[in-house]
Amino acid sequence: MEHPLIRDLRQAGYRLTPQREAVIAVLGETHAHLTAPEILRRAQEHIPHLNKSAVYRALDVLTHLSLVNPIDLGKGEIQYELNCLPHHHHLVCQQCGKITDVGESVFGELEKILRTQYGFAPFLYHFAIFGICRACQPKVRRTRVSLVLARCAQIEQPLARRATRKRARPR
Amino acid sequence: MEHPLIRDLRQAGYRLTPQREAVIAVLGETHAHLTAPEILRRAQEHIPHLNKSAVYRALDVLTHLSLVNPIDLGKGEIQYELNCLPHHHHLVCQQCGKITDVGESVFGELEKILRTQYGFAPFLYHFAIFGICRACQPKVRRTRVSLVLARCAQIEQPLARRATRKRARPR
DNA sequence: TTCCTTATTGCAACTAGTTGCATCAAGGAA
DNA sequence: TTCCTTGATGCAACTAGTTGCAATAAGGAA
Repeated sequence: MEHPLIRDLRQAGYRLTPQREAVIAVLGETHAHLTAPEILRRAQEHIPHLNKSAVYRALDVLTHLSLVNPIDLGKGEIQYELNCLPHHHHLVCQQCGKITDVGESVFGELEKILRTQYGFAPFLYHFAIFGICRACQPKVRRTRVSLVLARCAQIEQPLARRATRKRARPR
Repeated sequence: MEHPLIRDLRQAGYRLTPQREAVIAVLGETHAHLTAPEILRRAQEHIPHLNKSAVYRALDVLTHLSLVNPIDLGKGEIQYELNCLPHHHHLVCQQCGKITDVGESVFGELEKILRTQYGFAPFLYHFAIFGICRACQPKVRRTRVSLVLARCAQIEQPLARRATRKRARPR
């Protein structure tokens, strides 16, 4: 009996290559989220001269088929995992970096609104929400968050002129 | 009177340099979302030999101060904009690429849950949600979305073994 | 099993983004 | 105004990710 993930790949008209199998195997061997370079490194233990293009292209295909989830935790890198239940989400504190896992229920209302008002079927498998955690809120409140809303109304016009003046200065 | 955005920069202990002003000016001159290379290109019209490191570092600082929003629309690139009201969000169809703007109200319930249950203050300024739009749902339903949930329970163990067998094959 | 079509790979050359370090200059103090 | 501290820049070398193209091989047909 063929593995369902590979069956889906074929059903969608893609070929099963050793390179793709290696990528799937690496993701299937762990519960961790792996970056593309890490997947490449591990897959090269299976296929020593595996090229990075093949890995990136395999991840593209698998992501498009929703067989793999790309996860962006705001560290400037994408992590990948097999698309398994139960889905969970991350609250990423931009002050201290702490990551809190939350279940999928928090998105219940949002999903309902998107489906009914916009006819949009969201993929809410694995989501990162950035913000400030409870512990950091006291420190942060004075320095920046409170300023954000107050600032917004005034931004655009005066700024370009200031910069123009400055850059004329000799260096 | 100093521009509020520059005042915030100084208040947070950062220096105002011509390079940072150029980045802010470029973002202030447009309502479009710009990528880092595009910001670099435009800022070089102000400061010809501006180095890309300075631009990336300026965007980092401004993002950390919540003066600038990084926006990831799933195209493999980050776009930047000044953090202005009104905030809006994007529904990105992973089938046809269509992007639909939605107001901030759709996040009302989510924000309430995160604040009350987790004490987490989310930055929901500019958010991309991936999924399938109304028009694409009929085509997609047969091929993949319906498979995802059914597949998840069965994934891990059998796969590594299959790949191991395959890779032993001579090339 | 062999052949054939064409999807996929490897490669090379590219763009995007990061980092350590020596040099420079912002801006506060005197 | 001049000096000084130290944060910011430029540079170079690096890692990450993309793309076009020729060569290869998956897998269906005969």
